[in-house]
Formats: sequence, C-alpha cells, structure tokens
Amino acid sequence: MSTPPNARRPDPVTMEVVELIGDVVARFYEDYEEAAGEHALTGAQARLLSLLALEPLPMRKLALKLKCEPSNVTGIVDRLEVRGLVERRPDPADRRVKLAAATEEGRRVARELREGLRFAREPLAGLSDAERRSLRELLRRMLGVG
Amino acid sequence: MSTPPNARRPDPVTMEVVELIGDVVARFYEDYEEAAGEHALTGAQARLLSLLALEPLPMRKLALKLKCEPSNVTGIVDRLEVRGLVERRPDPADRRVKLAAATEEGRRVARELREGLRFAREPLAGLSDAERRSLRELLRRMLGVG
DNA sequence: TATTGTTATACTCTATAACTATA
DNA sequence: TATAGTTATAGAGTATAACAATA
Repeated sequence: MSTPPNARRPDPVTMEVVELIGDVVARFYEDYEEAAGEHALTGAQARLLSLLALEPLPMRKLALKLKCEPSNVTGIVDRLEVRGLVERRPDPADRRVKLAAATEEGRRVARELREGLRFAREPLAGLSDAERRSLRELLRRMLGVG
Repeated sequence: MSTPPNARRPDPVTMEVVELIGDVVARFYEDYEEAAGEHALTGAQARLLSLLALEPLPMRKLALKLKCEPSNVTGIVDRLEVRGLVERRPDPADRRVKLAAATEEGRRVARELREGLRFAREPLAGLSDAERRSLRELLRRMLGVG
C-alpha cells in the first residue's frame, strides 16, 4: 500500500527532462542574478526595470506581472526611483493611478542587463543552427505557444 | 557609433530560444514556489529539504550547494528543525562539523513536494515520446552533460 | 461602494563581520 | 593558524491589514 501500483508517475524520459529543465532553470537564474548584480540591482529590481523598459505601467499592473502584492511594488519602485532609473507619472485618465516609467538611464541599464546575459550565448553556442531551431519548436510546443 | 556594426548580437533564433527559456524558467519557478507553499515551506526551505532528502550534509556543504553564505543555512535549518523536518547530528570524524539530515517526516514532505510539481506532467504531456527524447538530448548538449 | 496606491508590521532570505569550538 | 558553525546586524523581498484619495 505504500507504493500503489497505479501511482501516476511520469515515465523515466519525462523525469529526466524535468531534471534537466531544473538544471537550466538554476543556471539561468544564477546568470540573471549575476547580471543584475553587475549593475547593483537585485533580481526583483532587474525584473521590474526590464518590464518598464518596454512600456510604462500602473503600479497595479506591475504587481500582476511580477506576481506579488502591490505593496511590494511601492518599495521596489522607490529604490529604483532614488537611483534615477524609474519615475512615477500621473495618469491623465485616472488620478488614482501612478504610471511607473523607466527613465532614459533606466532603459540603458535594462539594455545592458539584457545583453549581459551569458546564457544567451555560451550554452546555445554548442548547438548547431538546426538544433537551435529544433529546440525552439519543442519549447514552443511545451509552452503551448506555437 | 551608437550601434557598432559588428556588435556580437546573438542571431534571431538564439534570441527567441533564450526568451522561451525565460518563459520556462518563470513557469517552473512559479510552480515550484506554489508546490512549496502547499507544504507551508518557502522556496529556500524546499530546496534545502530536497537536498537533504538525498543525503545528510554538513552545513558548509549545504551553503555551497545553495550558493549562499553559511550563516543563512543556520536560519533555514533552524526553521525546518523546529517543524521536525530536519535534524542536526554530530559528525564522528570532526567535532566541528554538524550534519544536517532530513527526518522521516522531512523525507515524506520532500517526496510529496517532488510529486506535486505540475510542471513534470502538463507541459511535457503535449509532446510525443520521440519529442521528449529529442528535447532531452538537446538539453543535455546545452548543459554540457552528454 | 469600489479601486489605486501607500503605509505599517512582521517574517524570511541575504551578505558581512565578529565570535566559539574545534582541528 | 585555519576551519565549521553560530550570532549579530542591516538591507531587501514578501504578505497582510488598514488607510487616504479618487472613481
């Protein structure tokens, strides 16, 4: 009874893929934190800044995208604002809303951050172009994108 | 000069793969944190407990594996020990060392945690067996394993 | 009344530095 | 002296609850 014969365990290949993905996740995260650190940013600050580099967003939307409580966003934006990387703007359409926006300096840092990700180069460099396309297709399918 | 013609930018396929990996990382992390939360564990506690479920480890080694300072491990092990999921044992070979070990309850929780990872089933379920094998091979190559 | 953002609070994770007990 | 683990401290992220301004 301790090991029901019909326990739905993933097959061995799936289990190994999950483990490999875990390794990729660990490596990617490590790389991201390091790249953020090179700009004296925490991971959370780097993620928020990267979002704002695309478009200004209300504090509430930032919380949704970062999957955290709105009260946290206040503090993270505060710290980025002190450093001149982010600014708060009023929303003409709704005076309750504050739009957080990356400054020019903030966008510059975000771009350097993105380009500093080693993971974009080294591990993938070991694959041929055909293999990268194959990997792209499999990841798309996995994520339900394609 | 603002955009050097020979700036080594990854090709478009590589860039898209990196973005897809970012999505996978976000999804995996979210899933892991949620699974941990279902057992009232933080992510750091879940990762430490999962390591100890394999084998007892000196505090120092735990810090190395978790890539954090040894002083942090003290607190995380403290909290898991209060809940009876982990215990500290002396190392007969070196009285300076404390071996952290998962209790039986701790190993049970670690197993449930592992089996609770939805990511092990849903996204990969959309791939055929051949595709999963192909993905396994590509990830191995990427990580320099195979 | 409902929503947006903030403040106040408490807990966890994190790094640094200083301490202890062993080696 | 050097190493293993701890303590003390401070900063940052997190969730919860209560609040002011606006809708």
